[in-house]
Amino acid sequence: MAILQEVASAVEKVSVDEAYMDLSDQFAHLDDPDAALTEAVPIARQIKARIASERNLTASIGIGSNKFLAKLGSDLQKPDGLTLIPEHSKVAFLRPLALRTIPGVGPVTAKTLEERGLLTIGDLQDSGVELAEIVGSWALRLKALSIGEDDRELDLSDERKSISSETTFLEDTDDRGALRAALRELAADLADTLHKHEAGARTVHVKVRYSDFTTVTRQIRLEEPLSESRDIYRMACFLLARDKLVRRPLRLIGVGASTLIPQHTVRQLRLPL
DNA sequence: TCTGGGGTCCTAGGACCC
DNA sequence: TCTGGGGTCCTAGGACCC
Repeated sequence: MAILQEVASAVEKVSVDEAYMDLSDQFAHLDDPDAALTEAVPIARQIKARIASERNLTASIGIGSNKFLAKLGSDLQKPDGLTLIPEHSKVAFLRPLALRTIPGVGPVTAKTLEERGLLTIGDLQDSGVELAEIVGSWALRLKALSIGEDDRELDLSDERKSISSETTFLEDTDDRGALRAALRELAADLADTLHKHEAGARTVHVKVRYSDFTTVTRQIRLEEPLSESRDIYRMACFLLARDKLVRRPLRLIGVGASTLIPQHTVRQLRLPL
């Protein structure tokens, strides 16, 4: 990420190992979009070389006129790839690709689309099918993606919306002592992250998973934000007890926090008693 | 393909308000 | 007291991503 920051001012960090860079202002003088994309190739090579020499890692880069095409390109030749998707031929380029290659189309959506006879991005381009019935509010955007259009801006904000911590047991358990101990640890972990982000949580949630993999969550919205480990632990216990979630052995237990409120207060210290 | 851990976004229903 | 229309907030679950 540090290397990327040196190359472009606009870097959107998507995850620990993925980011978007907007280089368009460096090529604003070119009126042919494909000329601009081509100019970006040496920069991409340079980034890959620096990551290789300074970090000893490979990286895959996609170059395109928008986030969707760039992401697609980066996925195409995975380890150590560099793929440019030309602007003038993007529609034809996309045609043969499977729908699953579109970020956001997962197993479920792919299956529903397949049942309507849609297998490739080309099928989507040609289709007159009422997409809204399948993908709801995403229909218009999906149709646009199929012809390589995507007007999303880079999201430069780095605000966390939720924080959570969970653990899977070696063996399913309903032992109250063991569960309490696990929960206390998770709550401490959560409080730690909360303090790092200087945030308090107005929503606390618990998550449990049973032997058959069914997963249940319960959450509660508070008037005042919480940030201390003990308070989070207590709320989690309350939720578990209120809805009697531990009547069967658990395979997983977790706690989480959302509706994060900035809190620049100093952590409350405990008196050594 | 299933499983782990950490996230985001969307949907749908219910409570509540004017 | 019941019914209309519009809106917000909260909750639970699901799809998806890395």
